[in-house]
Order: sequence, then structure tokens, then C-alpha cells
Amino acid sequence: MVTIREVAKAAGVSVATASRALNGLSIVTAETRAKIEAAAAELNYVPHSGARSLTRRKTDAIGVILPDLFGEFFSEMIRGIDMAVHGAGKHLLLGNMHGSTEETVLAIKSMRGRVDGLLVMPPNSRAESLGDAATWQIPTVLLNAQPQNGDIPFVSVDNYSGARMVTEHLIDRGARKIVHISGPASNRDASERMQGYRDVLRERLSDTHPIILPGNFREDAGRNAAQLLLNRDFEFDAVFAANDMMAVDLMAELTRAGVRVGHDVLVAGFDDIPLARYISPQLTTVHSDITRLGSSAAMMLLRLLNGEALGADAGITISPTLAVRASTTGASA
Amino acid sequence: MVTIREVAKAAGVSVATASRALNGLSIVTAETRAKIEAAAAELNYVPHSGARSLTRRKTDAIGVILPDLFGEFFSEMIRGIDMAVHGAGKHLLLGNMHGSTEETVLAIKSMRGRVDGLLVMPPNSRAESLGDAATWQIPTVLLNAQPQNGDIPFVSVDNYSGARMVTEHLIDRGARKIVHISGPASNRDASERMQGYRDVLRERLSDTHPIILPGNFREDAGRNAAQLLLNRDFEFDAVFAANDMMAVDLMAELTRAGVRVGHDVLVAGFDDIPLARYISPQLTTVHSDITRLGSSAAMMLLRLLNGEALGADAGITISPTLAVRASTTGASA
DNA sequence: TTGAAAGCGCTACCAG
DNA sequence: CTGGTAGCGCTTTCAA
Repeated sequence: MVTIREVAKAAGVSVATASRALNGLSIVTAETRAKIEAAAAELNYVPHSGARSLTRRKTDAIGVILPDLFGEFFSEMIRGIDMAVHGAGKHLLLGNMHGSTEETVLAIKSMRGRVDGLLVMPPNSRAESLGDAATWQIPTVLLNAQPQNGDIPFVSVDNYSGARMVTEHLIDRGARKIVHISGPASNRDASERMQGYRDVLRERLSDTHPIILPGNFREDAGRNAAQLLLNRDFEFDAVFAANDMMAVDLMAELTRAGVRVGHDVLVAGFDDIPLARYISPQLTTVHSDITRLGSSAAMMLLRLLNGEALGADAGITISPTLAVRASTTGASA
Repeated sequence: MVTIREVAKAAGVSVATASRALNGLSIVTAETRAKIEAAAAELNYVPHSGARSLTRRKTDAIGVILPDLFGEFFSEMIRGIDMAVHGAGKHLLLGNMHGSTEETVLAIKSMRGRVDGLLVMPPNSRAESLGDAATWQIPTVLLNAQPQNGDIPFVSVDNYSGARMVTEHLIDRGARKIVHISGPASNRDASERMQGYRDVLRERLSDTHPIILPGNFREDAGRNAAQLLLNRDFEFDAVFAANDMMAVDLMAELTRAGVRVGHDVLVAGFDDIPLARYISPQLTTVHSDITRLGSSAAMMLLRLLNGEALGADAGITISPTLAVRASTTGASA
């Protein structure tokens, strides 16, 4: 591992000068610089970013902590983040996540000294259980979560109104017995979506009870729900799944059982993952522009790191839109 | 930012002792340790991993450099890598990629001092154009690429035999005029797949010429190819796309135009991305287990970092299998 | 068992 | 414009 010291020696200058030349600081004679660059090239010198960040107190990396890496939701998110971050010439450090709050806290801690800022998507609804921003001591933007103690910037989706939109839409399409497949109980997105569903039902279908099947945002929950619905001979004419992943597998299962989705039963999801357009019938869903969610959060963090004090817009709530497709209209593919 | 020095002072010990206690080195009295831990907790001390890696010459992070972040191929890959790496308690540093060889070289360089090892997926066929392993000076495993100068370990898929399998299968299913949609010209996977197609055609359908449409592994290429095929009134009864992404969009476009995929035209892809099973008809494709590809490479790197000299198995070539589905059998969904 | 001190590789300050 | 030098925060000999 050749260090800057060896380059300096080879070029016959001090390390200070070598450093300046290599970093493009203009206060170096053209010929000194040439000598240094030649030596660096000769020795195949590559700067040690770790050491550099220690002195500069700046790592040019930002950390991303996600609860999972499964499915298109997260990959789209990462892609969005990368888009914003790449423009700023920074690296992306993916934290070890896999779930629990404790692990997340650990992941956050292990990021200190490695990154300049953090993008954190809490595994469950209580962001503050991660310890508050003051504890982390590092600029942070929350992904898809709102801090109780409103002092951490965040970017999130308006789950509640999104859920309302789908539910209203299903009713408009004639559905009267709408089943909801929920997300994990502790998940904030999930509970907001459920609340939207409940409220619309109460307002517009006051004579019926909500029917809620437990889910977990994973595909198997979709399949299980389908089985449940099929076996129990439930009365239902529409299903609103708390996310697309579950909706997609639910649909597949229903179709397999001979149910004509879009006609016999309407199905809708939430998130608008790419897959939603590819399946047949295409899935009606709430379009949240996940990629943009990621890049917005990243840009916000970038501004934060730039010293900008983002006042009013320290919290962005993205309003989703309804993407109406064949799974609720019965239009032919 | 509280440092270990402050913790030591608060506990009334030297930084050396503090360091030892905090790192669980047993050569510390129980009571000294208690004092130190109390102080650390009190001050909310979090170790600075950057500084630590400088002295220990070990970062506990591995770098991943991919040419792109688009589509399920890469996300599955990252997921596979993460699975292996998480077990080892290491972080994942995603390099800035977005394409060109120069950018990739830069990305690799900027990883020095940040990571202990590298997983690199070269943007094009010539891995050695990245400068050889000796230049990087850092343990590296190549993803989905074989080095010319055989001294860098790698994990790759046997594209050639995979392509042969699909092509044979299409012929077995009765296809006689098989169109191939290729990947990027400079891409090694792409050219190997094309070669497999060519060879089988020559061997078994010597009276027909290969028909090759240019592609780029992106969905738009699939759509474009479909248009081309439809407009030109080509003679064709099967399409083998160099990856699933293109196959999927091609299929969608054909279906929209009234072509019955699986009957009028057989379609097959390569990779077996999750999406392949969800579309209708399900896509026949070459199953490469991308996730495993990623985790194998990561585990290989981990062993390398562990000082193990992986002799014979310094290069793994994963043999793909054929996943026959409705897009080439016409079986009902 | 503990402390002092020498770095890890680099940047930045202060003189010259 | 260039060189010496003091750290960045931490680990790790080497003595005590």
C-alpha cells in the first residue's frame, strides 16, 4: 500500500506539498505538480479515503438503514436514493438491518465515523424508540416515518388519504363487501392505511362491518388471505391489500381458483411497484413514486449536510395518486 | 461528538484502559470496566468507526460496484450479497457506478481505505480494462465476469450453455424461425448468450439464418423489438431475448397486438427474475439464481479476507437450469 | 492490570 | 510557493 509519504519522497517534496498537488490546490508550481503527479502515477498511488475522512471530518458517504431488502419497494427506494446521491459524488453505505429495533440502533451506531448523514427507515411505527436525533448526533432524515417529537426531518407518503382513495374507488365501482388485508400490526404505514379504509367504510357503507385479514406485507400473506377467502366462503366482492406485494399474490391465487379478478372480485393494492403493471389484469393501486420518495429524502439530507437549515419543509408528505387499472375495472388486458 | 478520551477522563482512567474495556479485552478489572462503561453510557459515547479502522487497518465493510441499479437483477444480487455479508457483521458500500469503465475505475479507487474487499461487476466484457487486481491492491471477487489473466477469483453464470438450453427447447417445441434479441454489444454475458443461440441454430437448423435484433437489457429494447417484428412482418415463430427484462416487455407488446404468446409465438428469456412468474403467460427462462450468485461471491470474498487461499475454487461457474413455463408451452395460466 | 506514547494516512495550519 | 508539524479518534506495543 503506497502512501502519500512515499509519493512525496519519490518526487522530492514534502508530504504537505504532495497533498496539495494531488488535491488540485492551485498553490503549487506547475513543475512541482508534474513531478508529484508523475511519481504518484509511477507508484500507482491511490489515496486512502479512510484517513482522509478522519482529518477532514467528512466521509463523503451517506448511510442508509432499511428494515429489509426484499421486494421492489426497497430496490426502487435505493435506486432513488442513489440517483440523488450519485449526483453529489457521495457513496452509499447500506447498514445491516434485518428487522429489530435493537439491531437498527446498532446499525445506526456503527455508522458513526463512516458517514456524514443518515437515511433511516424505522422498522416500526415508533421512530423515537430508536433514540432521538440528539442521541445519534448525526444529520438524519427519516424515510417513510414521522418522528413523534417533530425535530427530525422526514419524507413520507400520505398513507391515510391514499387508502381512502382506493376504498372510495372500490365503492364507486360497486363494491359493497370490501375486505382489507392489513400490514404488520406494529407498522405505521399499515395502520394508517387501515384507518383510511375503516373511515371510508364507516362514512359510506355504514351498514357493513369492516373485514380485516392480518398480513405482513409479504407475498405469502397474499396467498394465505386468498386461501382464507376461498375456503371460508366469505361474502366479499373486493379486496384492498395494504401493499402491492400481497395484492399480486392474492390475485394470482384467486385467478388460479377460477375467480375473475376485475369482474367477480375487484382487487387493489398500495405502492405501485413496477410489477403492478405487468401482471394481468393490471393492478389498481396507489401510486406513491417510491423512487422519488428515496431521492427526495436523499436530497433533503444533502441540503442538511450543506448547512442549509430546512425550516418549513423539514417534513415532506407526498400525496399519492390513484392508478386505476383493470383489476378494478374489468377492462380487457 | 464525544471521544474515547472524554470517556477515559470521566472514568478516571487512561484512554488505553478505556479502549480495552470498551472492546471487551478481558485484561481489565471488573470494577474499572464498570466505571468505564458507566461513563460511556452517561456520555452517550459511540465509537468512531472511521478512526478505528485506520488503526486496525480493517474497515469491516465490503464494497460493491455494479454497473447499474435498474431492475430486479441487481436488487436480487444485492440481496444475495447482503445475506452473506450480514452474517459476517460487515457493511455494504455501494459504489457509484452508472456505466462507463472510467467511472468504474474511479469508483474502485475511491473505495480504498473504506472497505476490506471488493465485489465488482464490470460494465463490459473486458474485466482487465479495469486495471488488474495487482493495481487495485485489494481483495476482489468479480461478479458475473471472468478475468482474462485468471488471477482474480470470480463467480459467473454459464451463459453459453444456458442460451443453448433455451434455443434447443424452442426448437424442440417446434420453432423454426427463432429471433434473438441481444444485449449490449460490449457485454460479455450478452455475447456468450448470443453465441449459444448461434451455435445451436447452426447445429440443428442449418438451413436457416440467425436473426438478431440489437438490444440493451432494458425494457425499452423489448418494446422496440416487438414493434420491429410486428411492423416488418417478419417471419418468426419464436423469440429468445437475452434477458427477462426485454422478454417481458416484448411479450406485453406482442400480446397487446393480439399475438398469442405461447401459441402463435414462443418467447423465452434469461435470468429468471421474480417477475417472470407473475406475468401471464409465465415466462420460460434460464434460471440463474441471481441471489445465490451474489451470496456465493460474497462468501468467497469473505473467505479471501479470512486469509484462506481459495485454490481450485477461485472461480465458480454456476450452471443455470431451464425453467419451462407457459410462454413456450401454451399451457393455460 | 494499567498508563504513556507511537502511530494508522492524511490534511491543514503556521512559518519560512 | 513550500516544508514542518500537529492532530483526526482510536488501537496497541512497551514499560511500569
